[in-house]
Amino acid sequence: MPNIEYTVFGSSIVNDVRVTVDVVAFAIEQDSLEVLLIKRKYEPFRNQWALPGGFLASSDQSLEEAAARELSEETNVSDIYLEQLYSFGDIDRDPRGRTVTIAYLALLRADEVELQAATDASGVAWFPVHSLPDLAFDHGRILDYAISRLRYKIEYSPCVFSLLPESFTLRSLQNAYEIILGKEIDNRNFRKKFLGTGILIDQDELTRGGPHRPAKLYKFSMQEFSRLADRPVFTF
Amino acid sequence: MPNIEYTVFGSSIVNDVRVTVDVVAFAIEQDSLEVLLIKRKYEPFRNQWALPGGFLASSDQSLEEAAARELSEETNVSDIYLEQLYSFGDIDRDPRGRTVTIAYLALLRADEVELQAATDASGVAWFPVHSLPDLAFDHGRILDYAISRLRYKIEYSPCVFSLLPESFTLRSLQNAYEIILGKEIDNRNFRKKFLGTGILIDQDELTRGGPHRPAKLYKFSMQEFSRLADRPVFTF
DNA sequence: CCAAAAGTGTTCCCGGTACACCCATGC
DNA sequence: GCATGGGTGTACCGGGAACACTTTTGG
Repeated sequence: MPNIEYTVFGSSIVNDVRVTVDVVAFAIEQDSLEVLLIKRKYEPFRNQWALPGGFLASSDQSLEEAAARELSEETNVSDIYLEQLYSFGDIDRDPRGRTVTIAYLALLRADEVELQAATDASGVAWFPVHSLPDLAFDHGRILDYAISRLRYKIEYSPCVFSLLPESFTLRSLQNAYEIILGKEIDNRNFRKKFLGTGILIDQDELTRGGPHRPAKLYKFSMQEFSRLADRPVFTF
Repeated sequence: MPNIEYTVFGSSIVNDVRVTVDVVAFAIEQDSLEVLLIKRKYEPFRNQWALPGGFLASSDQSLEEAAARELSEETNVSDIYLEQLYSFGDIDRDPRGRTVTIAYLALLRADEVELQAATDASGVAWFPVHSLPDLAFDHGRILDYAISRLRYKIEYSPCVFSLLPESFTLRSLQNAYEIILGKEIDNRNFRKKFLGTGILIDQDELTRGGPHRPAKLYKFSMQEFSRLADRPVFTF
């Protein structure tokens, strides 16, 4: 691998680092948490599944904009929940040479997404996080990190609502928690707690057409949420 | 600013991105939280204060190793608390050209640190976070981010103990919390809570030489801490 | 009328918070 | 003996956790 010398930065500096942005995009489909993967069209890891991502472009005003761009190359969505996760830069994570990637977490509403493979991918698909193919690069590790972050955030931030449609039932909200946390939740306490916070607004509307008793629809109120305080372990 | 074409990465890619690592190193000195700054020897921002940092080197096995290296160029410390904070990559954050920096948080024990300016710095010093000079680049923003992260972490992780000497009094522990959180804490509740966790081990030893009643010395037990559970807002 | 999911209340317990006084030492 | 910081206990309150039955609809 060649080292390239130049003097842009005042003194002569050896540059052999690339910067990429990768996106871990989650959605909830039926009864599982799914992640968006693309099938690589080019080497390395040709024909393997990987996280959507790519090189930081000079047209990107910010890292977040780059992540949004990468995501919109594979889907029709824009204006979604996007949060920087972590940067990975171990020396051997890309066989082509030193590459630092900034990983982003994206939360999508399954019903609003249409997939479309970008030019550097031969396929795009959702995979349930519990039955995944082998991923390219260190993307398996990045995905694990994203899952633990999501589990963590769902307990103190209102990020679940980015995974649900605008209007949702308490049951579908509880499902989201159960799927992500991987455990059952007492539904009486769950309802009491959420309704008690005041962050759910009753839409005075019921689900229709189901085989059973219709459920009330709610909407999330960011305004009400921002009134709440969080309470960590060592609070004084 | 030139674009440099090369073919290391299979297809021809335009590369004009640099990667740096910056370190926000905190220590507690007397009654304030202090941050380590260096005085820049070269342009841009020559003679301005900045966070210690520099380009990712090809000898760095990982980003964390790079951060540790940058820090050890200014101090005699190694083997310290180091945690990746966030990556900053806005297009205009460095006047020389596109630069992505991965910021790290370091927590040091004031009594173990000796300062020594690195070759790219004409000075190195501790500054209280509440009376700072103007910082180079977007380092002011990075520092703000680090402070909010520290405030946050101190409430649910045992990171304070990285700022204190091995043996410390309950008062000095409480001081650390009060300095970082910027508020007074009821000392009865503080002691009850910390002693109740079982993570503090009584050293059967007292401070000596002070003008007043001697205080017990304690040590932090990581083992005991790992038994505890955290309790976020939306816990079920 | 049956199956399936929606919806609801009470009790117990623990941890958080507020609050005031005695103790040990150096000078 | 006094000034200064070290050290302790109690009562109240609110939120979390456990727990079982009724209601509404479609078929």
